[in-house]
Amino acid sequence: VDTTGNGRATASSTRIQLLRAAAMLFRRNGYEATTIRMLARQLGIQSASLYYHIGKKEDLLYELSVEALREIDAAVGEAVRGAGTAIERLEALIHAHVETALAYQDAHAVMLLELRSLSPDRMQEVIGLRTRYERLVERVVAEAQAADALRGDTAPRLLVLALLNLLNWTIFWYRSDGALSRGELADVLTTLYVDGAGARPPSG
Amino acid sequence: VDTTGNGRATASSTRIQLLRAAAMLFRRNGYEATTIRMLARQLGIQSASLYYHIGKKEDLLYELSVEALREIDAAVGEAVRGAGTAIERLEALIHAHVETALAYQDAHAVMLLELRSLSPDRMQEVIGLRTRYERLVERVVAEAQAADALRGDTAPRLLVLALLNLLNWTIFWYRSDGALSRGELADVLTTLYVDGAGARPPSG
DNA sequence: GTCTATAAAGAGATAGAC
DNA sequence: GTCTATCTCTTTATAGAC
Repeated sequence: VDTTGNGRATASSTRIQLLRAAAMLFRRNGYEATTIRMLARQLGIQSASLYYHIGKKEDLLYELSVEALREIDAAVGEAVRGAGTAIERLEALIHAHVETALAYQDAHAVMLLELRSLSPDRMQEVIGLRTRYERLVERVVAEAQAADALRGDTAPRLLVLALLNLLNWTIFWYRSDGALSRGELADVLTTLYVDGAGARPPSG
Repeated sequence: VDTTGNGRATASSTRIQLLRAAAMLFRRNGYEATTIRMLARQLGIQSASLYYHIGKKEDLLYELSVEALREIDAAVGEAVRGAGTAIERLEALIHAHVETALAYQDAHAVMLLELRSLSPDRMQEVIGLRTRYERLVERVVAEAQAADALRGDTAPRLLVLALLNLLNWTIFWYRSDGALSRGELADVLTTLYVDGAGARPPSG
């Protein structure tokens, strides 16, 4: 962050560019295979110039991951608070999760996949943020189960794991330039999670 | 492979050890962050000695990935051929997929996550094997849909993507020393995929 | 089949000028 | 805020002895 004339802390433009470039390159090549020189080239500057903006390469991975988790936690938390019944809260969660994770797909993919390249301290911190987010998911699932909106014959932990399976793997294949919008995908995943892929037996 | 006295090609013991160690280390640290020296240390030899067994580091990633895909394709193909109705074939697919992917979890995780570190030619070949496997999944899903066992209001492509989401993300969190056996997990995922997580409305 | 020794290249990061 | 120049370390891989 940078202090501007108005006294409020703001992220400098180069730093924002840098985080965006890092997200893209870390996702495309992996964190380890992305060099400082690639990052500099992406910004059109020399590699040494990067070190005016960051302390070390790992800082980018760390800040990226923290920001991605703060984003999804805030977006999903807000969506859930705004919804009425237990099942509506679950649907709001799925929508907000899909929308946020795919709107910032590079950062979310990197956060989920490159965590192991962080220093032990920072890794623990990021894991903590992830755990915090997963507890939010757990609460919504447990409440839906308590309200008889989700099946009672399956452990809540398993319902959560299956939901996160369904949501998280999407970052591997979703293309924002494809035919499916994020909202449409969220609809499909919601239906399949709640009602299943099986044909409904005729109710007559 | 190595030629023994009986004239048949067999994999040498060191090579098998090497592939196992590579799967574990590549999964734990990532391919790029795993050094030849770590691999050698794991086998109790010097790093230069590894080059008697392999041409280069990337060979290990390549062979690991091809073997993992051959395994799951064979196991799932056989399971599907042995099952009767369309829905039973789908259930057999899920079981065989979960059992195989988690029995050789390191190799499967590495194959799915470290693909980008392969040379372009080899990457294309591995992608080809993955596509081949996914087509098998697509056939089973499409047949179940045609037999009215899976819902007709959702594009088969989406039913496949959701199924692979549900199955593949499991490699991130499954622990073989945990309370849940592979078979039990497969049962849960089958039920949740077909019937959904929603509570069944009372049929009375 | 494994060793010691080392070549060759590339990595992250710093110093100091402008 | 960016540059040129460079240090230092680690990496993959090879050569040749045993």
